[in-house]
Parts: sequence; structure tokens; C-alpha cells
Amino acid sequence: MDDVTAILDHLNTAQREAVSAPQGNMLVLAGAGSGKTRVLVHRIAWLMQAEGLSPYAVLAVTFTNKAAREMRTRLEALLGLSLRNVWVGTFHSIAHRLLRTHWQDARLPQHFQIIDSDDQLRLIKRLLKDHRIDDERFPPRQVQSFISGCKEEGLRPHQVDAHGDAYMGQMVELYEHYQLTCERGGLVDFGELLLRSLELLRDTPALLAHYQERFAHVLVDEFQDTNTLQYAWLKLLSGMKTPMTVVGDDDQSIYGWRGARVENIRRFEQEFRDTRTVRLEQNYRSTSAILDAANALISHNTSRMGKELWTAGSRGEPISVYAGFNDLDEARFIVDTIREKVNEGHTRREIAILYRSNAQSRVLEETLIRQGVPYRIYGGQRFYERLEIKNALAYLRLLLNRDDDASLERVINVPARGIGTRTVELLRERARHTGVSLWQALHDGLGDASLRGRAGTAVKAFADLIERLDNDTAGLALHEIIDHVNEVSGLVEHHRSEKGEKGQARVENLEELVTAARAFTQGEALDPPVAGEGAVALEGFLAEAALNAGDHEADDFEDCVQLMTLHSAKGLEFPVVFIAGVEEGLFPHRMSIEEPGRLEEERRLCYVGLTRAMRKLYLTHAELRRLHGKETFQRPSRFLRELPDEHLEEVRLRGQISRPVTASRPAVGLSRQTSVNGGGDLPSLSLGQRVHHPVFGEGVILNAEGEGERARVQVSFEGEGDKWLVLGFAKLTPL
DNA sequence: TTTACATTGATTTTT
DNA sequence: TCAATGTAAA
Repeated sequence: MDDVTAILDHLNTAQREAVSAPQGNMLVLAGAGSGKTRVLVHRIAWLMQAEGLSPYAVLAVTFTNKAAREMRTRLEALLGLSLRNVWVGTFHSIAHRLLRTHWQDARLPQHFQIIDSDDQLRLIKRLLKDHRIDDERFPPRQVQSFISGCKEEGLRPHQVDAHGDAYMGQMVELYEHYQLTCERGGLVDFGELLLRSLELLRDTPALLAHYQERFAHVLVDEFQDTNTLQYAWLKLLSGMKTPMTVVGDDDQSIYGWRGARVENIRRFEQEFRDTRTVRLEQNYRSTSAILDAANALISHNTSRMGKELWTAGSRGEPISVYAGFNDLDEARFIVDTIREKVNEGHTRREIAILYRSNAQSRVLEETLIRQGVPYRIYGGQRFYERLEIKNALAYLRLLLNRDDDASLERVINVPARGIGTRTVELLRERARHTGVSLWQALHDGLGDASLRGRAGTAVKAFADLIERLDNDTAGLALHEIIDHVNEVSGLVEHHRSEKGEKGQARVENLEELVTAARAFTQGEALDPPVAGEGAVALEGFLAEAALNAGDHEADDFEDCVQLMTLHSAKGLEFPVVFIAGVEEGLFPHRMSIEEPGRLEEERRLCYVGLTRAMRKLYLTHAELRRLHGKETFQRPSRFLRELPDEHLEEVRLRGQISRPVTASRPAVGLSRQTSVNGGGDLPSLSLGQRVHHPVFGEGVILNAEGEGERARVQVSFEGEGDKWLVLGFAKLTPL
């Protein structure tokens, strides 16, 4: 402890204040790129070294595994030691840990399983079928979000007031049934992890006292994303006595639609006495042009905590705004610009294309492919969410818990073994009548011979298979168990015989699962509540798979342009950023335009997008866009108008094209000429239209200029690239 | 049990 | 437009 002040080196004043503040409640309003994680990590180091807290006494909570991992890694690097005792984890992983440790007090079966939202949805669909409830009136997704919503508000079925409304009443009833099904199967969903652990602490005073005693300081990351339940959980755990450091940014709250409550920031200031508030406003990421634009945009929101980003760096290049004729033209501009950037020496991974909704990626991808630019989409399906992996996991779960109906149903006929819907229906019926699990019903059916014949044999074979797998794997190491299950269950063979490359990839994924298991036992796991052998390790592995479904990032050996939604870009930064589709109805999205609150969230999303850019930012929009198969006229987003003129620059097409540009204000010019009528007997063409040329073959019209005989169009031909053709000469046939 | 065809509906997504 | 469903037919 010779020199604790070293922890404060290279920090700015505000950061230093936050890091070294005396223990007490503190709210750190950390702007984008202001060194938030740095402060959090240094704060923990400070608490340990200057305040003398034991690593054991610190609890740090994040939202994502990635953030937790980063915090731990950086902390270890800073302190130069391994910190196995510090509790750094996501809300869910910490709740899970509590429940595993105190399963009896939590009134859970020892081997309870965690289900992800996919499992949850399946379970709900099943429930609706079983209860003959019209899934038109009660769409499974809606039921799911109702149930999750209740849990996030900390409400059990009996606490939900339907106000005598029949529809709500039905929802509540479904919630109740759902809960019962979970209890019977020993299943715990994400919301349940939190709610159950809150109840555990609340109802077991000795335990609560123990943890309140133990934790001397609680730190929370991304506080603006906490929901009601998480807030209550923190409040309970701290007992309003344990000092807390919470870090967040109200301007970056973009998950309100998922239950996050920005108000929690204000609430914290009010409810937790003597809260010191520190603002981190110096930005180390972007140019001042970008920051000015972001500040200007976000100032259109009301009831902010107040914060303005600044930088000691230079103004940098202006923000480029490009108005494309249509989505193809927009994509072409983006890809052309990327190619220029790469020629100038940028690597592709330094460049990101952000968009509001996933559907926008298609046109971009096609253009990237056509021009041979490698790209990667961030946020696709993750490892543990893949079908073949979920199937394998379902077998594994059955080994631990035969009463897991969801898993049983998932694999009872995968690979196909002659147990059709009819038989499963029968089993379900029986299970429901006698109030037992499917596994039990299956045995009862075999016992009293109501399951006979072909179906009976098949079911018997399945039951035997599960028992055999269980016996055969007793005493094996985790990865051996999984390998064995993959083979003997027939899953590997099942996928091997699948046609196409798909099957091959799936077999490889199953192999990858074995590798992941091996890594897990060797201690690479982020948060193993229990390490051990065989069944114990399996339990840990399954929990890990549910809580940490794998990374979005793929192998980055190839240098790729990054494509992602604005939501998934949060927390990341790139030297060059394109935001595509900056149009009314798309961004802000039409579903969010009416309500002021939701519109403000869209604006915050835009703010998040702008602040991802380090050096150069492009905003693009199209005047005509294919949406749901229809060509739609689009107007530039209001957000463009909210940016300061002095930092904007309209991009003009490489001098080739002169076309009317409306008014002095760039980027908000409305409809331009979007179709070319050749006049006379020339064909009538429009942008984006497919045409045929006798020499070049088929292509798409990207661009146009001029009139009459001299009119020219730019056509993108497959394999031939883009060409300008004079309508009077070229024999173009519309397709 | 698989395959073909119609119907539908369509933000954002960690855990 | 297109992907994900559900139904009908083989």
C-alpha cells in the first residue's frame, strides 16, 4: 500500500473525484467515451487499496457477461493479481449463485435448471395448446412479455390486479399455470432468477444480514438499464446502508421497451441519502464535430440529468450526409466509400455500418458481396442458441432431471424414432390429468399398458435410451459425457445425414460443444458456482450455457467491415461509422413516433449511434426504399434537422451528376427526380428497376440524369460492374 | 413423416 | 420482400 495514489495517475479531475471519493453513495453520470469502465475499475482498486476493503467485500454488478469479463480482466491487470474472491458478475449470474448456494431456503429443487427465453416461449406455446386457449387472442409472445413484465415488476400472479378485466384475468391465469409448470419441472427463467433471489433475501433475514454484512461496497454498471426488480434487489441487498457506486448515462438509455427504467437514476439520487453526483463529460473518443452534433441532438430531449460532452481534441472532419435515390443507391454509396477508405489505408474492421432494424442489412450485404468487401454481421444466432446445440443440451438436462418436460418434448422424437404428435399428445393429456411430469406419465403409460404397439415400443426405446445414457456416463468427465450423449443419442448421425453443408456445420458444432465442455472444466468458465466432476460439472455447464449463450463476435482473423443494429453497437467504438436509413418512419421508427417518451428513446439511440464514431461519421438516407416489398417514399429523419449545420456536409456524387438540390439546407431536400422517362418510344424506367441489356445481361438501375435522348442511367450489371448508358443508344428492356 | 403451398405479418435484445 | 408459420397432400 506504499503508493495508493498511483491508482489516480492518468485520470482527469472528474474521474479522480469519482475514484477516490470517500465511501458513501455515489452516482457517476458517465457520458459516452468518458472512461466509464476505467473509473469503475479504478474505484474498486481504490476501495481495496486505500480504504482497505477485502476483495471478498466487494460486489460489482453488470448487465452483460462481456462487461463483467472486461471489468475483472482490467482489475486484475491494474492490481497485478488474480481476484477470485471479488464478486464481479451480471445480475443474473449473481442471483443464480445465490440460488444455487441457498437452494433450500429458496425452496428450489437442488438441480433446478435455467431456461432461456426461447425455452420459455416454447413452454408458453405448449401451455396455450394444453389449455385450448386461442393463440390469436393470446399470442405466445405477448403472453411471454406479460409474464416477464410481471416478474420484472416483482409481481407474482396473485399480486397482479386484473381490474376485473377478463382478458387480463386470462393472462394472469396463464402466468399462474406457467409458474406451476416451471415449479413442477424445476425450471427457472431469467426473470425468476432475480425475483426468486430477491424473495430469498427478503424472507430469510439471517441470510440477508449475512450478505449485507459481507458486502462493504456495491458497484453497479449501466445503471440506466436497471428495471424495477433489479432496483429493488439492489436496495434490499444494500439495506440502504452499504455504500453504493452506480454508474450510468441517462442519455444512453435505449432499453426502456424491455423494462429498463431510466428514472431509477433519479430515484437513486433521491432515495439513497447523501448521494454524491459526479459527471464525466470529457470524451476521449470522438472529434469535437461529432460531439457537438451529439450534444445538439440530445438537447432536444426533456428531463435529462444534464451533461455535455467535450474533448480536448480537434474538430476533425465534418459529418457527411448522403441522400440516395433509393436503398440500392445508398448501399452503393456506403460500399464505394468503404472501398476508398480501405484504399487510403483503413482496415475494414475499423469501419462499421449501423442501422435501426435488421431488415436493412440485406441490401447492404448484397452490395458488399457484389463488390467483394468482406463483412461480418454482429448479432446473429449465438452458439448455445443453435438448434443442434439446444437438442444436445436437452438430452443433458434430462440426465440431471427427468421431469424437465420442455427438454423431454424437445428431443423425444429427435432424431425421429417414431413418436409422432399423436403419441406426445396422449402423454401430455395423461400428464395433465394426473398432474405429473411427462416422464412420469410415460412410465405410467408403459406400466398400465395404455401405451402399446408401435408407439409403446418407440416410447420404451426412448426411456431406455435416457436411462442407458445416464448409466453409461456415470463417472465420466464432462466432455466425455457430452461426447457419449451426442453419439449414442443418434444426434450426430441425425445431422450427418442432413443434406447440404448445414448438416456438416451442425456436426461440427456438436463437436465444438465437447471442446467447450473441456474448456469449462479446465476453469475457463466465467462464473462457475460449482466446479467438480460428472453431474456436478454438468450442472454448472448447463447453467453457463443458459446464462452466457456465447459471444456475438466471431473469429476476427479476417479483416471485416462490421454490420450491426444501433442497439448492439452500444458500448463499442469505430474510427469510421456509417449510419444508414436515417429516415422518418425508419429512424425514428414508425412504431415509436407517436409517443413522446418513445421518440426520446429513439433520439437517445441516435445519440448512441453518433457517439460510436471516433473520427469520421456518415449519415445516409434514401428517398425511395423497398419496405415490406413496397416502394415507399421516405423523408429524411427529423434527427438530421436537429444536427448543427456547421458540422454537416452534403456529399455530392463525384461530379458526374447535376440534379436539383433543394434549398440551402442540405440533407433535408425533399423528393428529387426519381424516375427517368425517356420520352418518345424510349422505355420508361425507374430507379431500382431491373433491366436487360443485349451485351451486359441483367442489371439494376442505380442512378439517372438528364432528359430525353441524352438521358443516361447508371446500371449495375451482375459480373460487369456499374456502367453509365445513354438511353438513346443502349437497348435496355425493362424486366 | 416429409414436402409443397398458402397465409401472415414485419423494431430494437442481455440474461 | 421474405421468412416463419400452418395446413394439405403425398
